[in-house]
Parts: sequence; C-alpha cells; structure tokens
Amino acid sequence: MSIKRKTKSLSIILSIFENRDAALSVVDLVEELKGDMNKTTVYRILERLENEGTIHSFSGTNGLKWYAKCHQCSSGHHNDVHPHFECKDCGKVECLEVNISIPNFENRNIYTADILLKGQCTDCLS
Amino acid sequence: MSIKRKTKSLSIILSIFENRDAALSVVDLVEELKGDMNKTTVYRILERLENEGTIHSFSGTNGLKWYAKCHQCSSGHHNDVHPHFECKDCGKVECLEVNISIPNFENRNIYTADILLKGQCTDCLS
DNA sequence: AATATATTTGCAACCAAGTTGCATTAACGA
DNA sequence: TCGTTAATGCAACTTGGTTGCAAATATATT
Ligand SMILES: [Mn+2]
Ligand SMILES: [Mn+2]
Ligand SMILES: [Zn+2]
Ligand SMILES: [Zn+2]
Repeated sequence: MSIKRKTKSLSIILSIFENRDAALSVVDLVEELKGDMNKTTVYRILERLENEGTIHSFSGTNGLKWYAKCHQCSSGHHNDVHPHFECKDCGKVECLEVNISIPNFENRNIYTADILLKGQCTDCLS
Repeated sequence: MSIKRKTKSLSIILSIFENRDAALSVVDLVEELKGDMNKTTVYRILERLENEGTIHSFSGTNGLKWYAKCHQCSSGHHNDVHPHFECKDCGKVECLEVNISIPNFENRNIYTADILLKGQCTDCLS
C-alpha cells in the first residue's frame, strides 16, 4: 500500500532524513520522536517510506535495524546496494558509496550481499 | 572463564557441531535440544565454546544468531573471518571459505567485515 | 567411599526490539 | 462541512536473548 496522505508524523520523519546523511537506528528514532508520535507509528512510516524507495534499511550490530535515505530509488527498484560502515568508537553508521566485488560461485547463485564494515570513522581517527 | 568440566550438555552440543558442516541457528539448536537441556544452558555453552575458539558466531537475516565450527582457531585468535551464505529457498546457512577483498579507505580504518551473501545453494539451484 | 568445593544447570522472571488488533482521530475529496 | 478511509495511539503480545539464584553435579581431597 502506498502513502496516500501527508500527515504531520510523515513529514517529521521525512525531514529528519532529508537533513541527515548518516544512517539512523530505529531505536534512536523512536527515542527522538517520543512525545511527537507513537513507536508503532514510527515503524509503520519507516516501512512505507522504504517501500516507496525513499529510505532503505539494513542490519547493524546485534541485528538492530537502521535506515538511511536512498539516492536514486523508486518503489520498483532499489539502487542502494552498498556496504555500510559502523564506527566502533562513536557508533555512527554510514552508507559507503563504493563497490565491493563478490566473486562468482560455480555452485551457487548470489542475489544480494549485506556487508557491514566496522572500524574507526574520520572523526574518531584522531 | 574457560571450560573446566566435561558435562553431558557440553558433549551433546560439541558432537552436534563435529558432525555438521553447515551453520546452526541458536533458535534451531534450542528447539532441537528441548528435552535435553534448558535454553539458558545452550546459550551459555555456545558462548563458552566461542571464547574457546571451537565455534564462531555471526548474524543471519533479521539479526538471528548463528554458529558454525571453527577450523584453526584458539581462544586467543579467531581465523574464521569469511563471508556467510544463506540460501533463500531452503534456509541453509554455510561458511564460505573465500576471501572478499575490502578496499582501503583514506579516511577510515576498517577492522572487520561482516558479509552475508544470500541466494540459492547447490541443492536448490535445480 | 564419603566429603568438600566450585562449576554447571534449571527455572522463572526479566528485557528489548519489533508486531498486531482494534478503537479513535484526522486527511482530504466531494 | 461532511463522509469516507487512511493514519494513529495504545495496550497487549511475540520473540530472541539475558540474569539471579537455588539446586544439582563434577571433580579434588581425605
Ligand atoms: Mn545505505
Ligand atoms: Mn563461518
Ligand atoms: Zn566515529
Ligand atoms: Zn538451499
């Protein structure tokens, strides 16, 4: 089901992603929006925005769910296939716009590659 | 804390991994061992075997925890750094003994790369 | 073999992330 | 402004995983 109505909650979440490059964990987002909207609403809006091709999700450490804005995606096609990076010092999570080549396997078909890199980000390199 | 005593529960879990190449999700293992031991015991033994370097863990889809046996690891050093593969048809999860090269980044230090490949396994290629 | 001691286990309660059902509220086209 | 229908809040639930503590068990000592 696509989004039909422009509600207050929707535009709040939308503007958060518009003004932000780094990814955002759902847990943090729910916390940040406490008072503005219910956590169920947060989950539902994120799900719809992902279907729409506005944001994409991936798993961080411990399987926590993260979202980041998409670049050239639509509801039909998601282009945001790239590794994600998690800084072990400050906890920041970012999309890396690089291509990591996955070898071909004789006896398997690979459809997707979820890659989570961990290390120190620019700010934390010191 | 290292394992001090060879108990029944420990050897059950140990033999399961010895006789198995594919990875095993904790959820499935707990289910399989229902009747033999408590789930808390399963979690604790897995944790100890991982510290010991006998098995290693990683996250599958939805952040579910999986374990597979190690090859040349010890409590000090884990060599099992490799991608994991999850078959979207039969659900089987395997360790892939290949090296996927991660590029160097100017402004970041990468320490680890968690890679989860998804596709069709040999059996499911048909 | 009996005892002492320390580790392991079971159990029940808990926690955190995420989901669901349903009644209420709010967008928005007519 | 009204009626329809989508969006929301809320409480209850589910699932994977953790914790505290008392009871059980493995092993060392006598
Ligand atoms: Mn991304
Ligand atoms: Mn492995
Ligand atoms: Zn950082
Ligand atoms: Zn398969």
